[in-house]
Amino acid sequence: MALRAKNALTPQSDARETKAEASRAKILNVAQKLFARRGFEGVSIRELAEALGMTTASLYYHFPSKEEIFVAVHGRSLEAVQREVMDAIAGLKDPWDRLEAAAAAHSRNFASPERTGASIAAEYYEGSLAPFRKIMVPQRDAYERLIAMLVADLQLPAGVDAKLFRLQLLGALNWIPVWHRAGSGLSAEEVARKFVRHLRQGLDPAFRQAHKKSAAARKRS
Amino acid sequence: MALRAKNALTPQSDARETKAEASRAKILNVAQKLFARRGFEGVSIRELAEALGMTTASLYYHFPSKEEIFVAVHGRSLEAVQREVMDAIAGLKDPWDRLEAAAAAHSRNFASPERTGASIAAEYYEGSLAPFRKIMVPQRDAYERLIAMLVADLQLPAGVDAKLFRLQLLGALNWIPVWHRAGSGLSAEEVARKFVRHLRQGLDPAFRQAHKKSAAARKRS
DNA sequence: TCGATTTTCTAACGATCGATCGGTAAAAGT
DNA sequence: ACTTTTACCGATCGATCGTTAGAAAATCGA
Repeated sequence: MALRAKNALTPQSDARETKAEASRAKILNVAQKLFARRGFEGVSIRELAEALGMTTASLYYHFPSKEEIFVAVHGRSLEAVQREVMDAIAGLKDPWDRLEAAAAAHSRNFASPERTGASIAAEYYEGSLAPFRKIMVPQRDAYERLIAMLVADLQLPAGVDAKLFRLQLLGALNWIPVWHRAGSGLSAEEVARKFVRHLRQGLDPAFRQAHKKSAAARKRS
Repeated sequence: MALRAKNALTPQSDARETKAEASRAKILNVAQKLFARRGFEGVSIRELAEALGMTTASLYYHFPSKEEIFVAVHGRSLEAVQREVMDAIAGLKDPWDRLEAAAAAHSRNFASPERTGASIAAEYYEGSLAPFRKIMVPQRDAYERLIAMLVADLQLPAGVDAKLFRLQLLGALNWIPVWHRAGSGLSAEEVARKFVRHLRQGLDPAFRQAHKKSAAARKRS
């Protein structure tokens, strides 16, 4: 019945329960790709099962419902992008450079058809997913706090609301998969960097000065 | 059978065919609201028919398919926003003021749950709507050209791609309905204006100067 | 008021939806 | 060697999907 109900200190230690977890991961990988392309309601579980080379009944061995698959994809995607953003900003000191690197990592995760894409927006839809918003919103909040922290470090000029600034940037980034096609012109990451720079030129008082006197003296802690 | 197959110079001149057109308009109004909230695949024609107080068969008297209803909503919405944008910029001379007014009109049309909302994005989905993209894309192109014209008038600094700038702004605007809720804080139009101003402060060289010496001397042709 | 046309209805079609049933072969546990 | 658990499958459930045929009702010119 339940997939994980055994005692924590079971004798057979290590390589156990790998089969089910491998299947689960494979399901999530394929589901992520399909949901990103056609949305939650645009993908049937038969379609997903066929893409996986299994039957729908097998899917329901690993997940109790279609919605739970989506929630798992949603959570895994947000954990991945959070990890990649933290890696991307690790070595950088300047807050605008950190935001730019974060934006690039964000787009690398969400703007590709291989990745989550539009599914991150689907949580706002009404319908059968609505009861799961109380699971998905906290999943997203942790990532949102990370971005909000990066924005807070910018020391935006008075009169510019940090929340509005964040929503403007993330909106522009999240819309990239709608129009961007791989191979034509700039990559999604490059686009994301340009978006940050467009805003930076306006909202960072120091940037304009530094950029006007070429670009030499930039090396502080 | 066909709704409009009669000769152009029919005797009974004026107030004819009003009934069918009124039903058509009513269908499109309600469909627009539902599609905006739940997307194309999230709305069933039974749901739409019930919201209209009619049966599904009556729907099929006025439209040949669900997809055609969506295409009609799509086209009508884009015509409406194009008209409102043109009205909004009519009296304005400064190109950044014109863009700001256009952004406000854009958001008024797309950011409300009463209006089109997310449906404008659904055209990019695969699925049963895909064959209709060759109808919807030209519908959208006319509006896109209007915005592109407004952006071209900005005389953006070298190194800033006009197309990328447009996509950044429209992305941020189109994402507003995802997070914005009526009644809480700023209206969607006010948010749109702030977004333009965030970008303006960076990309319009004259703006910073004019804003630094308070805001008095702004009245040219 | 009659006959024709326009509009809406009842009833149902086949297809597909998410989900569940009982069963089974192989592996793990004892 | 025997039992239990794991991981999957074939078959099918009731519900709902978009759509349609044909009859009833509403509307209208005459």
